[in-house]
Amino acid sequence: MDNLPPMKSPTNFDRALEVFVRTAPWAKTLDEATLQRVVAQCRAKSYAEGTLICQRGEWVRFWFGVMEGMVQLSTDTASGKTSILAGITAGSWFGEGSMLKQEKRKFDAIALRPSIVAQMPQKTFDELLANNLHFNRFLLLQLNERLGQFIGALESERLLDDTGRVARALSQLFNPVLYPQAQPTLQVSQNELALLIGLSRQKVNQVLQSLQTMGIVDVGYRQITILQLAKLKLLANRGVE
DNA sequence: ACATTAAATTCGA
DNA sequence: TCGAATTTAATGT
Repeated sequence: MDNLPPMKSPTNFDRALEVFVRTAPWAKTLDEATLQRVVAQCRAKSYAEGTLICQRGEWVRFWFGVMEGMVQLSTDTASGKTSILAGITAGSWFGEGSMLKQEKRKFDAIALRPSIVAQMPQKTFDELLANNLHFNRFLLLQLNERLGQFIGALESERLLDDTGRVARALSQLFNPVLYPQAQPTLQVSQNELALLIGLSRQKVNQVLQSLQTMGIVDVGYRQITILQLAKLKLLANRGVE
């Protein structure tokens, strides 16, 4: 315990939350009064690496936005293996499925990195849903993109070789709708990527090496930089579409 | 599975 | 508080 990273003063923390909410992609057409109310009702929490943000089976009353860091949505099998279903990077929101259906969470959400996560209460979420057209459009678009990604993952498992599967997983993290703030450098270990894709770490390493030789990515310690996203997407789509 | 290398932590001044 | 020594974690084959 705890030498927490130098705690930001509450004011800075709140300030960051306010900026994050105001610049969120779903907030574009909210009037000032509504914005202020939404900001007041949201909270930001920080999580140490590896800690649980919410657990499968839990009733969750919040919609989550990743302000900093990275979150994995995953399930653990009885035999103790984890499968990462999605990696959520800074700038994107998750958990709308459980909000809309009023159901228990289907997955664990775990901080993959030290993270700061914004929480919007169910009540606020419902109000926006009832009153704001742009908010509805945003959710519809986001759900559609996620559906596309999961179908894509299924396709790639059946139709693509290992290179294609790695390429797909990487380029998915650059989906402009789901990851509006994506940076070219991802802070992800090869092991984490392997869990996300469902390949062995060794295989992922081999593929990354070859992608690096092709000049498509740059591989570093615990990080991957995408140099040619267009080529990556080309590899990700071979055999599909 | 094993060897190498990067990063994090401990320890002694 | 600095840096060398040790341990732990990630990468490469």
